[in-house]
Amino acid sequence: MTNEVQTNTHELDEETLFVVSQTFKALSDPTRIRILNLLCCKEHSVNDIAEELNLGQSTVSHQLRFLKNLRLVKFRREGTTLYYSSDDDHIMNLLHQAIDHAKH
Amino acid sequence: MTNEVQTNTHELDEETLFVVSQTFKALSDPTRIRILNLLCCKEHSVNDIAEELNLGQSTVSHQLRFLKNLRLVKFRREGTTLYYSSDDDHIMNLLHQAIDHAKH
DNA sequence: TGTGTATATGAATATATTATCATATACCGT
DNA sequence: ACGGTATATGATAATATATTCATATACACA
Repeated sequence: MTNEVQTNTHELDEETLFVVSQTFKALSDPTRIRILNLLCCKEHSVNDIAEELNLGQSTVSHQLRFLKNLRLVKFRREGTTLYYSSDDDHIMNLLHQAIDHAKH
Repeated sequence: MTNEVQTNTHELDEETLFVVSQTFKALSDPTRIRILNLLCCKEHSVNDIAEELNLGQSTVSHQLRFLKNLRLVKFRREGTTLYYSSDDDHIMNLLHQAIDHAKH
């Protein structure tokens, strides 16, 4: 309560606002939702993901980078293959809540 | 299991995918997050929101329309003034989970 | 070292989103 | 009906986003 600029006590600080919006942005794209939904239970290689979801390899790689930057997924290497899996149970939980909610 | 085109049983159907992505899109913008966070506890008029959050009247009105289309907010009229309030406890709950999560 | 396979990256394009400005509409009191 | 206030709307411009294509990198194995 010392250096506050805001009038409104209930206001969110800049950083929280940024993190929250970024997190939801990650979940706001159909392609990313499909990828996360696939990775939720089981790890998959990049090519696996592309084939299972009918997406280009490049598209998948770009989106995985996005998700990795937000630490929503992680990967392990095995030879030339990278196996991706989900890495944030809490956000994965939010996603599934929303999916259940959407299915009425 | 009758008319399925998909190979992958775990895949989400088009409509669910659309609803979920739209819902998260609503929560992916800092301005909308601030508005929803403000409306969570108490109803506010459009001008109230604009003043409290330091936003243009037009900006607030546009975003409220967006949120209203998704039924995340509702309003009641009193003379020329419209009082908006949140209208989806479940999604509001998701938002606050994410906010708590973001604050570590 | 050279070839093949898996993945990442950069550029370009198409599309979507956001805020702003100007203006329209809706309601109220006189 | 008129003036004033609250809100909505439409057009525009700036920015962000997603996909695609071409190419680069990384690793394995002969």
